[in-house]
Amino acid sequence: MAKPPHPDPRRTLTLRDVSEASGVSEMTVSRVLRNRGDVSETTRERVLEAARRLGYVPNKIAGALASQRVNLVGVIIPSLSNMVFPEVMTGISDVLEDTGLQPVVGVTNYLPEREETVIYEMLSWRPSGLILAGLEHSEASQAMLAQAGVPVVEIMDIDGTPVDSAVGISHRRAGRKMAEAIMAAGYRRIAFLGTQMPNDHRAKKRLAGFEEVLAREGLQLADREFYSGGSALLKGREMTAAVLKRTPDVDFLYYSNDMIGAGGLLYCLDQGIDVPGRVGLAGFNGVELLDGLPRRLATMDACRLDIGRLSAEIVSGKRPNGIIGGEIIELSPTLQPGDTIRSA
Amino acid sequence: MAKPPHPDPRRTLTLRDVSEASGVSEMTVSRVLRNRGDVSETTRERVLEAARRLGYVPNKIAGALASQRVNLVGVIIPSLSNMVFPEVMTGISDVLEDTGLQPVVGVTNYLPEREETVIYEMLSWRPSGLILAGLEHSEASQAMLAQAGVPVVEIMDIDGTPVDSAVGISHRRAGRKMAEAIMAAGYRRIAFLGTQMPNDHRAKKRLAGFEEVLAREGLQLADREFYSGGSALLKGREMTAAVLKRTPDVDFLYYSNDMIGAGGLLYCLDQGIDVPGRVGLAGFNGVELLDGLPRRLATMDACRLDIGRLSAEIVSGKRPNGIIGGEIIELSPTLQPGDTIRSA
DNA sequence: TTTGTGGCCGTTAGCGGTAACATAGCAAAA
DNA sequence: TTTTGCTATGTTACCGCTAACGGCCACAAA
Repeated sequence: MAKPPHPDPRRTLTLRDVSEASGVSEMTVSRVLRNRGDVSETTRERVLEAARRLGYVPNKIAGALASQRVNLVGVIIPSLSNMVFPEVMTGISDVLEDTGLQPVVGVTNYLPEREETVIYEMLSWRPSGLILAGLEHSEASQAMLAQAGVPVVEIMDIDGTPVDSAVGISHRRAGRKMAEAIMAAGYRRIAFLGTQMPNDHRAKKRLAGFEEVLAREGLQLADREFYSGGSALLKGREMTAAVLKRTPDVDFLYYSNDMIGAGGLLYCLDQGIDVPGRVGLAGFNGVELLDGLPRRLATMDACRLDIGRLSAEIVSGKRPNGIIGGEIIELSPTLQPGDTIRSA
Repeated sequence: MAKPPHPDPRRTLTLRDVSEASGVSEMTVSRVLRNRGDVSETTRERVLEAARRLGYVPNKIAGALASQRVNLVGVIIPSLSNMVFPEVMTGISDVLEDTGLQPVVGVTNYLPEREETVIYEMLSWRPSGLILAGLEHSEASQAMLAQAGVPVVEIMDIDGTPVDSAVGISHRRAGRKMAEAIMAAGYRRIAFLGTQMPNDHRAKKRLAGFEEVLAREGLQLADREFYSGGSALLKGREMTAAVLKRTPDVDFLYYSNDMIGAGGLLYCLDQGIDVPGRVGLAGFNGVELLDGLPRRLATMDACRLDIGRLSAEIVSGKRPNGIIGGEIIELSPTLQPGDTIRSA
């Protein structure tokens, strides 16, 4: 542990230190450091030099308190390991980059109580906006969001009533769309494989939409299988094996996400099962992982990048039209038929 | 947009509001809300009730400024989409959970300048600690870290000199270890496939260690191939195809990460290439994805969970021994031979 | 009665910045 | 010369909360 290379080892620096070192008032230093107000070129130089020399780092806590402005946007998502949220984050960061706003993420692990505390924590930092996944929140959460006094954007899903704004797709409709494609291709004995989903409302909605269409044709799911935890790819294999064993006459496997779908696909190929002849397969999400698989899994793109971008535009007040809040943007997921649905 | 369900729609609430609503001083409210100091049970109840009723959310900005304590830990990583950092984050969160500390992540995209500004931003919030990936930082970054006055833990890598503490593995040694296993299995015409790595120092170190061992045996890499961007799985396929075509006599493919390794594995299996007889394969990281592949790719676990945990223990002052700083913890990655290295 | 003693609660003085306003200095306009 | 109008800088009053300390009261011990 080398000792700090600068003078005054202990106490952390304040504006006053810079002000004394450069012979001007704290206010002038503040102005220089924020590029605000008029400062002569010579004093500006002098102040910057002093700040650099001392290694001064402004205290945003104090700044935020004084100015009543916090350049933070809270982003609350269920999980990071999901592969879906990193892309949303990318969209958000892209847009926020040149607004001076900074995303701060919180993770809920799909737990409503956890979400509640994360929202509380976030709001206690008085961010300039909040982006959070899903439309389903505890009553207390809803109340906090409504009170927040800043833009709140609920993302991913639009089947429901947002507190303020919403950007997403209709998962119900996505489920329907996929079912229609599958039916059109002539499959009839269809199984669903997905996560145990007490709190994955979006997966639930997709399944509901999916079953709706089946019902219209007088059909119902031939089988269903759920999992939780573990390697999704492996689970996909195992579940697929289980379903094919239990219900040998299924001719289609609809997965609630691409990862388990990919596992199922690998399993079928391993087993020499004719895909999409003997069984068809489809997933959901459009993860780029699929590009590397031996065959392209049918899937549906969830518009994650756009969702990120648009939500960031809303919280940062960048929406072209001057809408202030309460905007609801529905994106349309596109079906990517891949090679695992036979052409009708 | 429903109107807020609570009174006083505009102005955001302060301690004063709660204090007036409950007929005690702001200080007492503060004490109740923080569970600090003595307050009678009856006033405690009364205050809590008022706070709940009003929907009061404390202002941590003000609290932090007044108390000079910020319950935030900055975590600075190169990328989220990596599959490796989510697991580190999990380890960190696990430990921080019951310390009152909260992680705040910043992403650098492997750009040193970006890292510099992220560090600056982080420090301007005066966090109680900083965890950041890697030992290589710009000079300005190093200076800021040294000045920070809070615990700084550099993670993932220990081949170098940390500013303060470090937790990680020796990537150089990991590369050596893998090379030794490969040599021991009798492979001799070895190719390396990895990311273009101007700033991935760890991959670079692994490769250096790897080549060191080859050199000891009078060997050198038979071929090498680099990529950047795109679907790692797909790139793995493409690169593998390219290498096998260009250098048909290679008998081993060493990948810089598991994702491209998995792509390579899938490609070889597709092509009916005998693995591990004709060519052996190995990756790095131990991602759980591998569990679902048709064959288990040889890899080396990077101890990500432990790295996360230990770094969090250090910043939170939870290390069992009372070491204050400057601790360096080297973890030992374990080789997982899988099914893609023939047994010697 | 006096003197602790401890529980409960209020007062005061900041924390480190910034908004808003005041002011000094000086050149151009009257 | 005086007035006006800038520009560059300083002053003051907070922002919302908490540390530190002080006061008051009831009750026990001396």
